[in-house]
Amino acid sequence: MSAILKDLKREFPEAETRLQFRNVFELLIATILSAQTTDEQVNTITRALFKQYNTPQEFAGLSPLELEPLINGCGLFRNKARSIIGASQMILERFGGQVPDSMEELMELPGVGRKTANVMLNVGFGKPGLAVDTHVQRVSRRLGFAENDNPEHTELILKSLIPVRQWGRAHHLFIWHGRAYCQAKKPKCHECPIAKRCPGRQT
DNA sequence: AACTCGGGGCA
DNA sequence: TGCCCAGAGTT
Repeated sequence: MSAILKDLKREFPEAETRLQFRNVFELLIATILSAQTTDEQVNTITRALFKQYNTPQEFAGLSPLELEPLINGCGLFRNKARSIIGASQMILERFGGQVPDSMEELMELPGVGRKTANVMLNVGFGKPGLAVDTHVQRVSRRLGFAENDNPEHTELILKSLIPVRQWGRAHHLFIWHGRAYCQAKKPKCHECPIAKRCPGRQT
């Protein structure tokens, strides 16, 4: 694993989140919006959205019919609108207006599962967190680190193989690698910088 | 474990 | 036209 991370660091020296945000609440909204879509669409929508609303108080007071058109364009807009409003209300009424910074509390927020909670811990609060999304899951599977498609199990395996200080970096390296080379459909194994270390490579 | 939500992008 | 995309909740 350490050799793989070293090679990926050389390939992607600037690997980090592509989501644009100015505070943890904006990161939370952007991360909820990011489900099953691309980061570029999320950035466009988030930028426009936060020109109108900025605080949990403002989002908590919206109705779904008000918010849905504003986030249309990145899919799943009804679910995401309900999640954003519900999470804002819970942040306001239960967590004193502050986004919580523990796994347990984050996962109580509507629309926030284990992946989003880990992103908030790691990217938002600089705490230990390793988010397993579809990229991380697929890359881990092909590299032989994950033997099934249970993201929570993959998270535990990766955490056991990677020093805690590098969890965030490893998460982004796997994502960038998954986008650039290790795509789901037609992976570019012939150009892949770590193909020689990959038992799942295709010839 | 399977199903549903969903518009945009791309082959 | 068909299939996938920085997932989560329900059945």
